[in-house]
Amino acid sequence: MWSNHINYYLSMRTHELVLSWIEKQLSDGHLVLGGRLPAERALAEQLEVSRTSVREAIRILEAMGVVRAGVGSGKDAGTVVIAEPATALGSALRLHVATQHLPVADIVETRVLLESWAVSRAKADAPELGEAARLLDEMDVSAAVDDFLALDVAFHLALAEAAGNAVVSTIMGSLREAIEGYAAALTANLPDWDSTAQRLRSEHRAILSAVNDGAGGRAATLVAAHIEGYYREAGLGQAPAEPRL
Amino acid sequence: MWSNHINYYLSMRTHELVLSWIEKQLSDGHLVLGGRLPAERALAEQLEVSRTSVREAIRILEAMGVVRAGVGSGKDAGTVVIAEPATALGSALRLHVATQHLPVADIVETRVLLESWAVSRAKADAPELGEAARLLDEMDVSAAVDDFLALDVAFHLALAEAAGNAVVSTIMGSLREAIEGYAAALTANLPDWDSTAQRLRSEHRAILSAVNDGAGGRAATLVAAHIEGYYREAGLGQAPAEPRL
DNA sequence: CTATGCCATGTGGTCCAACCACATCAACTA
DNA sequence: TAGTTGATGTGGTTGGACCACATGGCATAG
Repeated sequence: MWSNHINYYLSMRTHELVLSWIEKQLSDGHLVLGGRLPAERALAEQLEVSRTSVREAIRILEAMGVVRAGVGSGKDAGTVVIAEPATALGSALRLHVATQHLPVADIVETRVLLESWAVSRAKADAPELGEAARLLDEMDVSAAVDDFLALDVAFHLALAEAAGNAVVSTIMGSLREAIEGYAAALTANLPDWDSTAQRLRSEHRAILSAVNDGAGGRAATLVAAHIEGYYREAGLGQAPAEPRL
Repeated sequence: MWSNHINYYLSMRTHELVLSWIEKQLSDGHLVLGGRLPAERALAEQLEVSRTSVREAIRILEAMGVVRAGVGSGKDAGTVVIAEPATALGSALRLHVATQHLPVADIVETRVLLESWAVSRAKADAPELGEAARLLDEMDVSAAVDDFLALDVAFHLALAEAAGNAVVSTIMGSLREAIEGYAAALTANLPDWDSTAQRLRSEHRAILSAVNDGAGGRAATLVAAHIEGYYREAGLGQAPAEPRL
């Protein structure tokens, strides 16, 4: 087994070997979005490693949001290539928040920074803005807190995507995911949800109007106040975390 | 074996169970930075799962920069808790760059955004600025390109850390890591490295001076021009990727 | 001929029992 | 005392076995 040979001299573990093979297939275009990896057993035989090592590599790729594993036969079966960087970044951030090495306040501050930039950069004719408007209409008639918050997430994400920077919107999504547990808990601290929701609705409208008017600076100011105001009202930093990967 | 029971009804795989257990230990403070996880065999027995599942969970945590696995006995042995979120984010970003779903231009743009904000926020009395100045002195006498670039990375990171936002500096570091391969290749495109290096040195001095003077706005402008100018001069987007996880 | 049910097949998910390489430390020996 | 050697405990790797699941084709009943 020459893999031991390699491991010894290059200090590369077997699953890392598999990992680099797959990454090469990806960057060479032999594996594309929606494509399927060889079956675990086949891949193990092809690379002359154990199925265990193949599986460890796949676990990592799965955690990175690069593949999705599905059992059974047919369409959804096998390990297929996806592209969900936000889940990976979100999990990583949440884990490090759990270890107390990434303060929640810093995450919120970063979110304000990115989102302000995004709305100031958003083009008034971006198609995402139409979607954002539709989401606001839905929020007007949504009574349940959970529904409202879900729509709120989608709205802010659509706003961010209107700036046309995939990295910024991805990071924003993951920041949000990392503090999702906090956000939900924070809501319980609000003295009067109905009035808060009403205020959020009008703030959303004002932000979207500013973007549609091409008033990037005003939109950025409004968005910063919107986010900071919410967390301040809810009492940032008091709530417990809800651990989940 | 009740784990199968859980898996069936909650569609939670065994390694995810291990993962959530460990994450709970982290957020509850039972596992701290530098602490050691139970041995794989012991953890498997304790959680009533197989060692395989424990290992898959550990692989993920390792990829996330939360733990480090070391063989042997004594100090460096066992699986110990670390805090290296930048490596996780960097790997994830690089993987998705490899799949062509995160444009390099967007990464550079994001870096400009974060770094501009960081220097505009940096406090003039931050201890990191002294380190930054020391790095600049070293760069003055560094001839080799590789040494220069390594110092450059450290300088920009020190600058970012002076803003006091762990999330921003972490993301900045990972953005840099994700395009490290590009940056190295880009350097080869430069028409005259020596003159470029000289220009970079003076730009660095100007940036640091602005920060020390408390002129955040000027520092931000300088930093944006500094970064954008470098990538423009080197011809951003032409270089091939260097795939590695 | 049609429709229903069943099972062969292929996928990932899980577990087990070994063995290896490595690093430390204690006991033993020269 | 100094050096060697073996016991111990750690992660790393392997092969084989079995399970749950989803599909698709075949056999059979109608």
